[in-house]
Amino acid sequence: MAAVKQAMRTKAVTLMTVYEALYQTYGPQDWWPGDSAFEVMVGAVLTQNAAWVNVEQAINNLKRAGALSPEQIVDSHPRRLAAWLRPSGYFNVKARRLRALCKWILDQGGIKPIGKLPTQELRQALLAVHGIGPETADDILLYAFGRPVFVIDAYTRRIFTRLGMIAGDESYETLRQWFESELARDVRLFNEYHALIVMHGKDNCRPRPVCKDCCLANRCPALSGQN
DNA sequence: ACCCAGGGTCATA
DNA sequence: TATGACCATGGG
Repeated sequence: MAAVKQAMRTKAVTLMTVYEALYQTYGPQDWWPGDSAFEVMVGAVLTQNAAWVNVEQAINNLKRAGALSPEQIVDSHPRRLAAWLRPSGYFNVKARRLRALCKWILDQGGIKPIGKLPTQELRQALLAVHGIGPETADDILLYAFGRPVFVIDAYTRRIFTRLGMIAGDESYETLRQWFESELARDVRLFNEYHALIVMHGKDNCRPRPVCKDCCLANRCPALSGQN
C-alpha cells in the first residue's frame, strides 16, 4: 500500500489526473438538478452560501404555489416571495435578487432570446444584474446554457491550494482563465469537474479538513500524514 | 454550543 | 483595492 502511494506521488499531478481521481471516486454527477434553464437560474441564486437541500425546499415552495416563472415572481408580493424562499436562508436578500433576475429575463424577452447571446456578451449582461456575481453568472452560463465556462468556487480554491497547484489568493478571473486554458474546452468536462469538486469539498475539503479516506490525499502535500 | 453551506453587496479606510 | 459587516435557515 505504501508502495502504491509512493508510485502515485511520483506521477505528475495535473488538472486531468485530479479529475480522473474524483471521477473514479464519485462517478458522474449529472448536474444541474432542474427541469428547465429558468429553474437552474433560480437555483443558482438560491444556492448562494446555502446548502442545496434547503434550496430544493424553496424551489418546491415556488412550484407548489405555481410561482416558478419570471412573470409570477415579478408579480408576487415581496413578503410572499420571501416566505417561499425562507428555507434557503437570506430570504429577503434572495427575494430581491430573484426579482431582479426575473425582471431582466422579461426585459430580454424571455429565456429563448437570452440563449442566443454570445457567451461573453451574456456573461457581462448577467454580471450587470443585481445579485449575480462571477460564480453565479458562470453557474448559469455552464449549467443553464451549456457554455464552456469553468466555475470557480470556495471548494475549488481550497482543494487546489491544498494540492499546491495554486496560491489561493488569485482573483476569480485569473483562476477561471487558468482552468479554462489548462483543460480542453469541453462543456461536459467542465460540467462534471465543478460538480465533482463540490462533492469532494463536502466530503473532505471543509475549511477544517476532514480528510477521511480522501481520494486525493496521496497527491496532496497539505493532507499527507493525516491518513 | 459551534461549524458550515454549490456568494454578493455595500459601506468604510 | 481591500477588508469587514451583513444577510438567515437548517443539518451535522
